[in-house]
Amino acid sequence: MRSTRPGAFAVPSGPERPLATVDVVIFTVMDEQLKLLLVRRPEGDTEPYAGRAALPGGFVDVAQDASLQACAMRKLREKTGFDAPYLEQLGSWGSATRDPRGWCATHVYFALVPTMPGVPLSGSAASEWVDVDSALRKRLAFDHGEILMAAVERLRSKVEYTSLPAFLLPEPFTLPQLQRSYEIVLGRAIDKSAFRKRMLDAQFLAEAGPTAGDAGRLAMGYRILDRERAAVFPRTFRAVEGPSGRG
Amino acid sequence: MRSTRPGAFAVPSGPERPLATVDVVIFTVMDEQLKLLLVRRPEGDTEPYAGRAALPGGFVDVAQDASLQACAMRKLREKTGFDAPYLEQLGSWGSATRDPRGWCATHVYFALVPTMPGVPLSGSAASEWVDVDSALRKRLAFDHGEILMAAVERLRSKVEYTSLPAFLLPEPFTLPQLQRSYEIVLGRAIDKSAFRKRMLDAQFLAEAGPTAGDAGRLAMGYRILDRERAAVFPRTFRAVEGPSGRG
DNA sequence: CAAATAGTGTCTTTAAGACACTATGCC
DNA sequence: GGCATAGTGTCTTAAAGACACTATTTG
Repeated sequence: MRSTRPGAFAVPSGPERPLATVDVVIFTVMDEQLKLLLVRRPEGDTEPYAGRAALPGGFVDVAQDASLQACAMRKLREKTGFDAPYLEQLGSWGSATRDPRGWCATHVYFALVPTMPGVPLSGSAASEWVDVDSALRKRLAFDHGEILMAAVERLRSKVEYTSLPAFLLPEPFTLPQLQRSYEIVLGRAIDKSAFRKRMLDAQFLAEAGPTAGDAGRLAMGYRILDRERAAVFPRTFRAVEGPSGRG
Repeated sequence: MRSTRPGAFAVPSGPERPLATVDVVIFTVMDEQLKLLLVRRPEGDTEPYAGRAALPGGFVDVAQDASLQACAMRKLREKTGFDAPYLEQLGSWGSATRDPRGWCATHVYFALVPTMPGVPLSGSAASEWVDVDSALRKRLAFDHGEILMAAVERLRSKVEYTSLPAFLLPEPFTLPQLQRSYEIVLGRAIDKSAFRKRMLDAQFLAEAGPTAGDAGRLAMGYRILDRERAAVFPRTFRAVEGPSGRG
């Protein structure tokens, strides 16, 4: 399995190395919906899944990328122009069959970015925001459907006990806006009183002066104290009866 | 960055591909301590970190391993002889500098296995069970120290709200033994009454008849209902005052 | 029967859910 | 002022913590 060059460490020779890619699942909240970024695979005979919708990503470039995280950041910047997202690793998927180009392992990250209304994507026209439910119904390239399911599951489950939805909003945001962000991701309504107690008790927000909401009374604006990590709550939310927050 | 052979997909040529490895953090409870398996790096001029302690692992073998998970299973079987562990992916670490052999990405899994008293390791003599705290103090090969920290952190944090410690015990086990397993991993005592309520309410155990504990009254034995996934509890444990469960 | 451990019951505490109430800004 | 939304207060509920109590096995 290994070929040794004189004076070097023993390593697998070129063709015995799996291909390595990085894919990024980029979530945002837009038009009262949880959305994610999909790209179109390039056309051409030398491209697998040509023209199919896929997660943004590509080969690790050993000359350009210092690390997997740096590679994910590069792809995020290329697609969205964003430079300070919440970024965490989701996991890796690798097998002999998931890519027709050969044994391939992909390192998947998931990112949460705010979107200002009216600010378009900076990257190519081949990428677009798609709401999560229709993305899940699409036939995506490679095993990106399976990866997307895992990403959505991870997001929804972490939202139950962390401050992740705050990273989907432009700052400063109000508590009602933050609650709406939770409800959009979870697809259900949350009690206002319990929600506010929990957010304020968790000490992860800094006041940023009165801010206009969508209508009615002014609300206190907030910023995230530590953008590097999400706050973790001591207990999960539970479903409430009543009107659904989905849609 | 890509080289095209006639009639094939465009892929990075051999030397431009990062190396791919899989490492496994294998935990067990033994002698009232949380332990993990460490191996010694082979000796020789062509081996990086020769003779240093490291996590068990190695290169993905594209001819032999159908997937990353299969590769992790193979390494686990080679080292411990175990074939039905709890196995989950921890994440991947990849950069230009973490391996002197070149740009390298490792896919890390963590496994929980029971150990019967007196049953030795099936693999090479170069592997041994080391208690977690001394392993964390060792200077390990590559970035395995950092990876180990992440694994221990993940284990301790998931133990707060899942049934993971059950996978560290040989079946059938009693509730007092299970509680001890929790206390060993967490390093603190848990109230017996609350513990029993929580375990029994979670519906992940099947009764398996009276079983002898270490002394005193017989206790009910239990088996894990679903060995594929851990149960998730609705709330985390909190520290109790009193004697520490560590050591 | 004593020692040791298994298992139960009861009261308290914590944080969330339900829901009604007050407060403030814009038209 | 009226409407819409922001924010608060109070009572209830779920699940865990404290801790004392009973039960069953072995020596």
